Amino acid sequence: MLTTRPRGTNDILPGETEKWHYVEKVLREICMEFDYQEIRFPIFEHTELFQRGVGETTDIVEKEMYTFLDRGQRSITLRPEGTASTVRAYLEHKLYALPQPVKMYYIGPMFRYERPQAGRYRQFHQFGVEVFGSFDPAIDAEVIALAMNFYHRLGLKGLELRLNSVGCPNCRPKHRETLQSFLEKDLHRLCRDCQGRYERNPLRILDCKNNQCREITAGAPTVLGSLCPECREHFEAVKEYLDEAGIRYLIDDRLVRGLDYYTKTAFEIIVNEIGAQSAICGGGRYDGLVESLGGPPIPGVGFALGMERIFPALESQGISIPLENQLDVYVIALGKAADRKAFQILLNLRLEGIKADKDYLRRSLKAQLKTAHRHNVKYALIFGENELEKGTVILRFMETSKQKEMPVDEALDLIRKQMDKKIKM
RNA sequence: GUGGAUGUGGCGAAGCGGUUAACGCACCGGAUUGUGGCUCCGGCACCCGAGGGUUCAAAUCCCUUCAUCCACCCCA
Repeated sequence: MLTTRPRGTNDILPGETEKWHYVEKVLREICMEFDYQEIRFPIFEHTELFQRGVGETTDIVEKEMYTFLDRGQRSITLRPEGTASTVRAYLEHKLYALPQPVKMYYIGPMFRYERPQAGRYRQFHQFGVEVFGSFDPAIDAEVIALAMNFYHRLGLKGLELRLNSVGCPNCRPKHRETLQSFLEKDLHRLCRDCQGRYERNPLRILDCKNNQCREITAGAPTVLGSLCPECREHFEAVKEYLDEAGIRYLIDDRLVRGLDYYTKTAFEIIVNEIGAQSAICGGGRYDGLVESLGGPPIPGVGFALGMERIFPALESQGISIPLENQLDVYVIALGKAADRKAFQILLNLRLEGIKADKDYLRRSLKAQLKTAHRHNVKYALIFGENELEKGTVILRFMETSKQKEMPVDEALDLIRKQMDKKIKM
């Protein structure tokens, strides 16, 4: 136990963190271009925020939250998603007083108590964006474009954007009723889960994977069919913006997001390479959420995407991430006195921005050269007792196995020049 | 929460009741004096996830437990 990480958590080790950095860099770049600013909110919040914000009937709240009492007997929950916190911060700091819309993004760990599986962990990382204060369908499209743009930049292919509208408090009750009366006669034939959903959230029956349920719901009335004029118009406009932007999508009138707060636009991005978890991004509009958390009636749109699901997708598509952690110089010393000198030179190289390292195990020249080789370094600087006396150093070109003894300054100059050249290329 | 698979050194992987637990990779050291990548040699598991049991004898059989993976549910 002592040396085992908690179930469903992961160590991201050296060699892997570089990949994360790259993906995060791409995300931040895009956000800058799209004019979204980062928000950082707490890892834990008052439990009530998620109960109210995510929805009492959702799986997250019912069975997946990491909830505990702190020493002051307050109920605290590790954040299972980012939207609720973003809304809370927006209200707490009265960001509605700013020019609207307010466009924000976040990136960081989320926590859900679930059985781990391919692409699903108890601590996982999400990047998400939230936009407050605009009803404009164009902002729905912008948010979707941002996500698609990101995946394209990484080089991912075969993405599928699924689009739906789940209506609003005006049209949803009507649809709910027609759906319930459609299902009523077959209620007993539905799977157990769906029988439970019938009252609580009949919309989700449409999303059930059970064969018999699918059969029963085959001709069920769709949400799209009973949208009110306003929702219909909004949906059409979102589609037009996407068409205009050349973003292809698939209408999926069965797409229901698992969280209670969605209205109108709902979307998911799917890629078939990460086991059973094919959704890499999900989001939509939540026009009622801000108000339901005690704020003014301010609309919102956003999405969240799972970082962990990106990497297996990239890998199975043979996309490698460009890494730039290449060491430039390896400094080798033989003997105590030379080692002192080598250490000083090493530090100076680094001050000049040259990536350099040395041996710290007092190993033989042979072993040190081996290490230099392993680092795939271009230059090795070799200091021995002889060179130390003469004030020289051996500059070895690892690729050609050629080397030359010269004054220390001369060798450093040579390396500097080579590095400059590299930067210019 | 349910179901299936798996658990042998850092990694991959043999062994499936009987002396000192193969092998490959990685790692470390060496092959005459201060030199890498190839080759050769050597080193690296008081122990087979943990606990208990059966047996003269278990990594190998049984039970329990834990963990990992995959799937269901649901989601990112």
